[in-house]
Parts: sequence; structure tokens; C-alpha cells
Amino acid sequence: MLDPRAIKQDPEPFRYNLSRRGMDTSPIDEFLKLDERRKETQVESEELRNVRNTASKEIGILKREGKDIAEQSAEVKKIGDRIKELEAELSGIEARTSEILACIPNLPHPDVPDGLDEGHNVELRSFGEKKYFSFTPVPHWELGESLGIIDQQGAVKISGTRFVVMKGKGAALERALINFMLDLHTNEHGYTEILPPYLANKETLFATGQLPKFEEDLFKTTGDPPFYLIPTAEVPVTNLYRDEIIDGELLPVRFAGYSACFRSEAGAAGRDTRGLTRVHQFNKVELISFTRPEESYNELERMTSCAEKVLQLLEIPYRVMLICIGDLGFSAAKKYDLEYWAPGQERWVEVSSLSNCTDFQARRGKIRFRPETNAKPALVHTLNGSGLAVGRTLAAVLENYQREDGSVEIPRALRPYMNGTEEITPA
RNA sequence: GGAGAGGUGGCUGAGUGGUCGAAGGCGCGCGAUUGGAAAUCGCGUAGGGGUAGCACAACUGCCCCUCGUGGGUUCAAAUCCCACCCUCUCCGCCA
Repeated sequence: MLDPRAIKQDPEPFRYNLSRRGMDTSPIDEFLKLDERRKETQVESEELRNVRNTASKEIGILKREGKDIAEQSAEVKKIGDRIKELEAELSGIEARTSEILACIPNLPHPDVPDGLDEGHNVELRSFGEKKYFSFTPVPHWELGESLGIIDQQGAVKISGTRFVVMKGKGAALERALINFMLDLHTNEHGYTEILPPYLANKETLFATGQLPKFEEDLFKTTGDPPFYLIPTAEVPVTNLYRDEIIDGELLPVRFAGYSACFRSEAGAAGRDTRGLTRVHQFNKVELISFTRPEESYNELERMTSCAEKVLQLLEIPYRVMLICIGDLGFSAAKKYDLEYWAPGQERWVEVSSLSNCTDFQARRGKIRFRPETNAKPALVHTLNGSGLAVGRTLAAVLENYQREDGSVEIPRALRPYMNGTEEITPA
């Protein structure tokens, strides 16, 4: 959520933000108009409350003196009725206002390039060389099938399309990747490990920005109130500090959360229909930071290098993309993607997305800190980034480590996590 | 699921209709004391919003709201009533 006061003070940057994103700027104007009405209504209702509070105190005194209060009571009751009317109007205005505010995306950092789609993302740097193969490398889903480690049929039978069953060494490799990533981030990068709930309430999803606007992307349980299946550990872990005032001394706070992630992939019909790239359920190790406002962009660089380290240790070629305004997403002010090179598909595939959400989520979730002892609480900045998406990393390993005979070498960094296994050969 | 207890400030904990945004304690800040510190003493210390002063911010004044959430009763609600959520204890069921 954006700062309503900032919008009132100077709406122009906010209109510009929306138009850069290719969106309609009318919510800003509707907000400003509604806020005028809110002000009038609120002032009137508060004035009346003041009158009533004063009168009520007087009645209290009269009553204690044993005097008749019938006349005054009736008078004040009328004021009360009028206050109720105004309140009803006010709450209607406020509901609409917060609905509008809740649906306006974050303001981007000045570095964020123009452009409405991923074609305008900017490559910042890359790591490693695309590996040379003396044969034609195949996509990971073919390797998964021939090696007997990904059971596509089984997944369809159990659940449907866009699910996977990992089997044998494939399951072990997935588990190894999770442990490898968690160990790296907790032992080397100073993150505290979190294993969060996979179901969350609507307040939680609101704070991180999935609700109310993107409900169709989520799975939701029946029952009242419903739960939502988390689309990323960012959601529960960021909410650990919802409605809290963090001791300023503790910042930055860094968490590494492993979780399964659930996404409906509404609107992705036909895209990435095969393999591990786009499924309804996948594993991810997520990095989450809470920082002082002035630290958040440094933290984004640091977090990005932590995620990059995973690919570097696995020796998988990747590039770092600066995400353009149209591809930025709702909550982020600046975002980097890491894309690995998939030789079997001859394309770059996103394996990590790292965002500085500035105070956008913090305002929605009232996540604050005390800058100094006895100072007023201020909003923290929140950041999140994949470190990494495990299924896609597994695909990256398979495609980059495949051999002509159909076997796959296990990256050296993962062998300690697989009881020394050096390769996966066809069953 | 059944029975009971309870949700109050950064924390703890009093408060059963008005003078309560709220005693006491802890913590924290400032000051006194000290060579310095500890101890002690004094003062201060919730959050949000509106409005006026103001170019803005800072600050100051006035006002409103907030004692789990939402309704209700009342001239007036932390306090009474209803619903819901959450926590704890016991019982039942269960991985």
C-alpha cells in the first residue's frame, strides 16, 4: 500500500507510475475525490462527538448531584443518532478508499527501466559460459522420464496436469538441493531458518499483496473463514512481524524459509506445459529480509549475491536481469531475476526473483521498528527473493549436467547431500 | 468436538458504567547522587487519525478513535449484552 498522505501531497508521481505500467490512472483521481468527502464527513462527525462527550460529562455531574437529566439526555441522544448516520457514511467512504489504495501497485525505484513486458528487462551481468555439448542436449522432462526420476503419469493420475512426482534419485536430488540451499544461507549468509505453515489466513495474504487483487492466482480451502495455500514462503515469513514493532537494534532481520508453494497458474494455460518449470506445487527456499529504509537497496544487492552463490556453487550458467516496470509485479519497487541457461530448451529460464518491496508490504501489514529508543515507530522495508526455486534448479542441474549416454552427473557441491552419489544413470 | 479460564500499553499487571488512554511493576530515556559505576531518588515514556499555525518537514495546540474483532444497550462502555476470532487448562478424538 502506498502512503495516502504522499498521494494527496503530490499525486503526479503516482499517476505516472500507473501510466508507465500501462494502467489506468483514474484510481488516483477517485481516491483524491473520495478523500475530500471523507475529510468533510470526518470533521463533522468528530465535532459532534466532541459535543456529545462534553455533554455526557455534564450529565454525569448533574446526576451525581441528584438533578433531573431527562431533558439533556434526550438532547444528546439526538446528537448520537446524527453521529451514527455520519459514521455509516464515513465507513462507506473509507471502505471504498482502502479498496482503491489496496489495488494500487508500489512505486518503482528510478533505476527501473521502461517497458511493458519481459522483453524490456535489462541484462546486468552473467556468470559462466553456456556449456558446449558434443551431442544435442535434451530438455529435463525427457531426462526425467528416461532416468525414471520424474513420474509424469503418476502425477496426472494422482492430481492432474501441472503436478510432478519425484522418484528415487530424483526425489533424493530435490531433497539434497533443499538442504544444500538452507545450509548455505543459514551457515554462510547469516539467515535464520524458518519452516512456516503452508496455509495462511486472508490478513496474511493481504499484507504481502496477493489479496485482494490476485485471489485467482491462489488456492483456497473451503470452510469459513477460508485458508489460502501459500504461493511462496515470502507470505508467511514476512507476516511473522505483522502488527509488530521490531527493536531497531535487531535490524536487519534475515530469514531463510523453505516451503512448498502453491499456484493456480490461472492465465498461464498452454505455457510451459511440460516438465518442472510451471507446476501447481513446487518447493522453494526463500530469503526474506526486514531492514531500515535506508538499508534496503544495499540489502537487495546482498540478497541477490546470496542467491547467485547457489548457482555459482552448482556451476550453472546464469544471467542477472533488471526487471522493467511492466514486469515488476505489484509489491516490488525494484526486482532482479536470475535466469539459468537451459541447454535442452535453448532458452533462459527464471530460477529466482528478488524484490525490494520498500515500505509497501510493511504499510499493509503494519510492520514497524523503533529507530531510536522512545522514538516513534517507522515502517521497515521488506525484501524477498528465491534462493532458489528448487524444482527449476533441479531442471537446471539435469539439463546442464546431462551426458551423451543419457546419464546425469551430480554437481560436486551436492554430492555430500546425496551420500556421495556422483551420477544418476537410467534405471 | 465438550467444559472452564482468559485476551488491557514495548513487556507484566490492576481496573464491574462517568473524573480511565488506563494504577503498580519491568524495561527504556533524561536528570540528581558518584572519582566512575551499581544501588537509590526525581521526572518522562502507547498507537492511529483529523485540524490549526506552516511553502514543506520538524514542532506545538486543539479534537477524535483505539483496552482481541464486529455488532448492540446507554446521555455516557475497558467495564453490561450478542456473535466471532485467538490463547491457556481439563476431557474426547487423532498423525
